[in-house]
Amino acid sequence: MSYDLPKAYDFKSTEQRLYKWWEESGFFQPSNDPNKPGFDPAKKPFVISIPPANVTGELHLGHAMFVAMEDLMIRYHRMKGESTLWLPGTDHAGIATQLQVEKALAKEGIKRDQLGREEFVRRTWEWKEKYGGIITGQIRRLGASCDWTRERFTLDEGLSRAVREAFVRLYEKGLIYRGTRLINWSPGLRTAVSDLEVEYTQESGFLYYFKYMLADNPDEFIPVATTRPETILGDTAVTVHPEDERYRRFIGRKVLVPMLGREIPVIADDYVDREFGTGALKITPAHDPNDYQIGQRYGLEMISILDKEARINANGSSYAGLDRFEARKQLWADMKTAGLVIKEEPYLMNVPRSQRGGEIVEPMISDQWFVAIQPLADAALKVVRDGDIDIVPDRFTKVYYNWLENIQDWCISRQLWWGHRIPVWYCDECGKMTVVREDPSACSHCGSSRIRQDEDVLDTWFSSGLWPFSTLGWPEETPDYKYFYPTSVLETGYDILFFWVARMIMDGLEFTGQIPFHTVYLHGLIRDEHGHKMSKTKGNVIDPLGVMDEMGTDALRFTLLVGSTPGNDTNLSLKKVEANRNFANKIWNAGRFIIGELEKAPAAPQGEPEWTLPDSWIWARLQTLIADVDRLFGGHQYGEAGRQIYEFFWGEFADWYLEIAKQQLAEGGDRAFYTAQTLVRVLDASLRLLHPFTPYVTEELWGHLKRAAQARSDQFAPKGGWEEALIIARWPQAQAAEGWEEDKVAEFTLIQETIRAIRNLRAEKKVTPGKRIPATIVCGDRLAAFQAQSRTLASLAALDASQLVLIASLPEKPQGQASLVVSGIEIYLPLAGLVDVEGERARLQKEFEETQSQIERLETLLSSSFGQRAPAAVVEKERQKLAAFQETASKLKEQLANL
RNA sequence: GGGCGGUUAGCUCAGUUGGUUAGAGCAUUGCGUUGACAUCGCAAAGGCCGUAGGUUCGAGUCCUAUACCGCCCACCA
Repeated sequence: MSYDLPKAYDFKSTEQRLYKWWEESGFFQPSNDPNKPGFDPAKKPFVISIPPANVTGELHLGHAMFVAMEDLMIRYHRMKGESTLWLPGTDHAGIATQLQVEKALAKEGIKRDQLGREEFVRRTWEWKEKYGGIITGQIRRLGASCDWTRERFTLDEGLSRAVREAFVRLYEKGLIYRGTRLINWSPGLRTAVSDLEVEYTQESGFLYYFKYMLADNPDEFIPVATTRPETILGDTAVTVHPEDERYRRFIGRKVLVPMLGREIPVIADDYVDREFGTGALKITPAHDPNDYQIGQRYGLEMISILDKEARINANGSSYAGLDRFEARKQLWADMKTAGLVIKEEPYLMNVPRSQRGGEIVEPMISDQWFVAIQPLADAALKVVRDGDIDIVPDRFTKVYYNWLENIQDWCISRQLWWGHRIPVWYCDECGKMTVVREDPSACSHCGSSRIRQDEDVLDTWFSSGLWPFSTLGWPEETPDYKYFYPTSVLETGYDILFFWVARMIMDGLEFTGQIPFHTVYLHGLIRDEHGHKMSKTKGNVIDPLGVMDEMGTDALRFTLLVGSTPGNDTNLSLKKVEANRNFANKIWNAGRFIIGELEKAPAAPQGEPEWTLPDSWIWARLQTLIADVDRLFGGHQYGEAGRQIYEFFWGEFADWYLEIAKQQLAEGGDRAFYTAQTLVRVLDASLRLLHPFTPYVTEELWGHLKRAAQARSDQFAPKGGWEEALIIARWPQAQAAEGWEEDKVAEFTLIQETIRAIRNLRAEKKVTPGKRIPATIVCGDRLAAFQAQSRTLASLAALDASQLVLIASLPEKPQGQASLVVSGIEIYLPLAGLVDVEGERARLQKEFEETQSQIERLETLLSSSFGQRAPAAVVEKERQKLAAFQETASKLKEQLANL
């Protein structure tokens, strides 16, 4: 059987086929499954819970990033032989999904209120069934080796039970309470949102100055400034600084609310900044967080002036019914007429906007459910402080502390329809609340059946916080929960450290008594190639699906993985993806060549193998690489590991060893066999190392390699034989050093330098490429190594092998030839037409001067205190360099004299 | 206001226990194609490692200050 592999790697015909095969073969499922016979509880598993994607979402680069990163970790641990579980799933994403469905309904001219709650929820489920599979299909395309048999959805029956359990437990502990508080209200969505869901944007507005007339004297007023004049309608005090001479006389008196004529007190508080505005502050406790605090302190009345859609309510008297911005205009105009306006000036202010809808959020007094977060936060702080959870990169630890140390109670109720309904029932009979795990039929206090459930649903993140254990069966002690929990690594973008990660840690500790994972790995955000945030309006969005269509999944994955460092944003450009598509193709073609040679290689010889210098070199380099990759993976430096593998594969294996192997194969016999064997072994190991980065091309090629090798003989099999698939193949292990490695690498490096120097000179002298030229190489005590490699030398430097002279010393230097010195090795090349003696002299002179300056630098260095103070080994290294430069310099001098 | 990150080749970025000639990809320049690969090869050019101090025998790497860019948290009406 002979392989006729296509000339270029064809990812289109590969990816889907391999994914299907992997999945159907059960490779994505843990090798040690607690639900299957032969389960060994002593084996430690490696587990990642996927960050659940929005069920109606579309794949973007953020998904591509976390899938690539997590799949890398999962595949690595799987290949290391660990029982590995990557649990996938989706999030119902309350607000986002409801918005999408409402938008779709709006196209049909339907409003959600017309449908009613039940029908709306039914339609949303329909929507979920229809579109919910899209995102998971797209995640599959990225090669995600998730165990789809364990896929979960946050509104699943099981997860809903976990949510109930969590809510009731917190309630019973007194950590969930219902309260009337100032919260952020999103008028368009008609729901409360948490502090985290509000974003502040700097926008230009006005600072409005006006008069607060004294109630007891129509000629006196306090000047006040505000950015939101409409809130005047809800003012219940004016505050001045107690030591402000300007306003001292007003303290304790009453002022009149403009247009409404309500009398409100003037109070003193040192919260007021005398420098800002007029130094007098109006207080609207019902519509401003700071005013709320002051209001609480002084027991001020709270007057809400807005309804749920941010229209002025009855408290706004004649302004009732007006939209908040309309009211602002109207009221200001009326105040102007009434002579209460002083001035308005342009002002740059921070406007709170809803993260989802983008509309301006209003602080409002409202009845909501809260989690008393302090006890949970304290526990979550402790585990990170104690080092039980490691945050990578480390600097986010501080961010995490800072947030938890200043955390406010979490508003968990949302006035939406799509989500987990709050498990609280109110009794119309006795007025008490029933909070239970199972839907009750009667009030738990008076037994009345006249009960109704709370209308609100829970914040989406309430269920997300339970994700690492709710997905494993909690609150049941299922086999999965017992074996896979706590999970290992939580990998996600740093932008949801607070939203999600912190809450999982709090919830994990609270509900399971354990940390939910021991490591948090945070990746950065993906930006465009100039570091700008991708957005539809800017038109700089890169669609990962398009990129995969064009260049293949491996290219995209490798780019994301290698182009990033933990916690830092990554600028992605298609140029980079293209370069990595080329890399995939490079892998393919190197493999294609090796497979072809493997088929032609002679039979395995008897006796001890004989390795050439290049064989030894590439093998030693491979061992170093394997050790380095393991070290880097251990330190979560996946990008650097990928770069090193890339560099090894392309820069050393393909560029050098493969070229040399062609020579060695041409020699035939044992040499050809051992060369083929080396090629196969290094390729096999490289494919294993690369597999977590570029799973498709490596699996495909490895399959071909395996079949071709099996068709030949077992001599080409890796130690331990060929596994069923690369995805479950053993991770390479570095061989212990045997002592020869350093010398062989140094020897080979010298040959490489010699070849480069000759190539360089040829290019400079414009020798016809490929034209064989004679050469004399004087290599002194290193003669043996050069003799052994003469064919390699001749071939790679395009020398005429029959006229190549290798000699330990030369009594008389050749005349009129181009000459080189490399680490003390002299090279003479009788280049035809080399008449330009002056040019040659100039070149050698320049070379000599450069060498001389290196000598001077090193001499100065060694005679400085470096010579005495630096470690002996470091000094010795520099001494050797100096000796080499001196040798080179003296030989260059001879050559100059010879010209 | 508090905190964090970045500043290295024309562009985009690596460079993790400080070791003395700073790397890659892309772009540029020159040469090259019947035999793994033009999604390629060979070579060239390109860098006071933001600035100023300090520690050290030695600093892109550690410390301090500073400038510019970006981000997060807080949210002075």
